[in-house]
Amino acid sequence: MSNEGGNAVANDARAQEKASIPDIVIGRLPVYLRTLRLLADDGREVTSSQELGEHLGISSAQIRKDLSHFGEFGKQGTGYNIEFLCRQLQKILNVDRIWPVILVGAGSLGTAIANYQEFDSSGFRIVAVLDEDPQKIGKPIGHGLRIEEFANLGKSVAGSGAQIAVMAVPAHAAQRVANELVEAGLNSILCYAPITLSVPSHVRVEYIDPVVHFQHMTYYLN
Amino acid sequence: MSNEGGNAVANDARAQEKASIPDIVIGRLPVYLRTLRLLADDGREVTSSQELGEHLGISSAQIRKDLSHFGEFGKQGTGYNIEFLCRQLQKILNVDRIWPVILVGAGSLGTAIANYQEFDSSGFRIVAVLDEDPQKIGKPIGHGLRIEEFANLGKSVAGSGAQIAVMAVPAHAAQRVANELVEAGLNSILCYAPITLSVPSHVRVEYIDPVVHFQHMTYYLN
DNA sequence: TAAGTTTAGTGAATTATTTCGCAACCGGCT
DNA sequence: AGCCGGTTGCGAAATAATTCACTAAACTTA
Ligand SMILES: NC(=O)c1ccc[n+]([C@@H]2O[C@H](COP(=O)([O-])OP(=O)(O)OC[C@H]3O[C@@H](n4cnc5c(N)ncnc54)[C@H](O)[C@@H]3O)[C@@H](O)[C@H]2O)c1
Ligand SMILES: NC(=O)c1ccc[n+]([C@@H]2O[C@H](COP(=O)([O-])OP(=O)(O)OC[C@H]3O[C@@H](n4cnc5c(N)ncnc54)[C@H](O)[C@@H]3O)[C@@H](O)[C@H]2O)c1
Repeated sequence: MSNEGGNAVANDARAQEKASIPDIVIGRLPVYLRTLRLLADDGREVTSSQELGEHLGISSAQIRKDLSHFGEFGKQGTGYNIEFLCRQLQKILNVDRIWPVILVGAGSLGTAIANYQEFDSSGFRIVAVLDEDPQKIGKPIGHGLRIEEFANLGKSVAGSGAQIAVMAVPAHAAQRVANELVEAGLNSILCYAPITLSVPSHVRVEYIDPVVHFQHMTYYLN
Repeated sequence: MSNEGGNAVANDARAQEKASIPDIVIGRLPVYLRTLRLLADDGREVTSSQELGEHLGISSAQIRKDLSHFGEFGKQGTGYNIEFLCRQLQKILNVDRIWPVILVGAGSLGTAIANYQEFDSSGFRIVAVLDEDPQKIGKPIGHGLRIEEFANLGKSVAGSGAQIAVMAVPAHAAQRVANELVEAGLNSILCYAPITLSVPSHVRVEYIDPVVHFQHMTYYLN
């Protein structure tokens, strides 16, 4: 159908299907969004499922099918308006707002994360950096933050309304820290420690472990 | 699916089916391995698909089915010998050896990566850290390394036999760097830049982008 | 205007992945 | 030895995900 007008009803209806949209589809949307942003930065105004697919190494049909879960965002014969599709994806992913994030662990990796510009420009604002090392408490980190003691967790969560935490603590401390994060009311954890966490089912955990990627790669090598 | 033919000639026959084992299965093996290692560190000697599955939040059937692609590693009524299964998985994943790795980008993240102990203890040895910033060349980084100029890439690859690179460079430089890595003969790239790279089909790229994870999470939040 | 080209959206077909269910087996116990 | 609880490996069934293939629409060109 059309772009800017006329699909509000379709969207609402589809929004209710939220629970039934495959998680694997959701997982691709951020990648689409990232790619669209790059195209927009390049000054491009429209793109097609085919062009996107070539960029990403996936089929155009998959992109169209994925998007079709949420509404009709393109125009036959033309493709997708990039700005419009970005906005729609942001709305779908709930990234049309600022999300406060708590960072735990101010070591080597934690410092890199705290400095990482891209979080802020994607709407993820690190509002507190917590560590348990007394030597580090009070030291400045990131952009205008200071390392706080981990015991401040409750106050930081309450004060910011954060639901999301990033864990950059050693593996041996990770489960304990996760327990406290859950206790403090957080429901989404991005874990850099090479360990699988045990959390209640209302808490979502995602993992980043470069060794897993390496080992996946070496399977195909000799 | 994968198992054509009978299963009489177990291991050798299965090894040849390598190309046909689903990539998604391969992707889980490192996680199994990581978990088994933790159990081993705990002093445990045997485990079962059920226990592993509970740890990882997946079904025991999936674990058994995944492993069955490669051979028979367990014992009915008992389960799996942890040390034995670790060794088998290491062999399958080709991590029963040392893999030299080239790191490109000695910024905030690159420094954290260079310091990261886990790589070495998993058999991934960073043999060179390259950067293009003249100010950084020659500075020590990681354990006994010095930052080298990016132009040294060819020499580093040749000297180490590295096939794997980690990219921790800004997004705007990433495609250019990737081209050079491919040119230099590398065939596996772990990319931290938030961008999808275009590479020849013989090169495997995996991506780590925390923003993608955050955005995946926020879909489920309000 | 009309013909030709491009592309979205989508039901149907295909392919991939996960789960089920059970025979075979192991080890311990009586 | 024979039984029993526990567990694997795996074919078959059930689900899930992707791709195909086609219709309708929108633009382009003459
Ligand atoms: N450095 C990397 O490149 C890298 C890459 C991937 C994953 N990781 C993982 O990320 C985690 C952090 O790595 P790192 O290199 O920054 O380690 P690090 O030792 O430099 O930093 C860990 C920090 O966590 C703090 N900490 C420890 N226990 C804590 C607790 N209970 N509560 C709060 N803070 C606590 C320590 O004081 C320290 O500041 C590790 O699990 C590591 O495996 C690191
Ligand atoms: N810091 C983080 O936590 C984090 C997390 C995830 C992803 N990333 C991504 O990782 C990358 C690096 O992040 P960072 O925070 O370390 O940035 P940074 O700016 O601190 O470091 C980038 C380094 O790359 C070097 N570089 C630039 N162009 C180069 C080239 N052509 N060849 C060789 N070296 C070159 C720079 O000199 C610099 O040392 C970025 O793409 C970033 O988006 C960072």
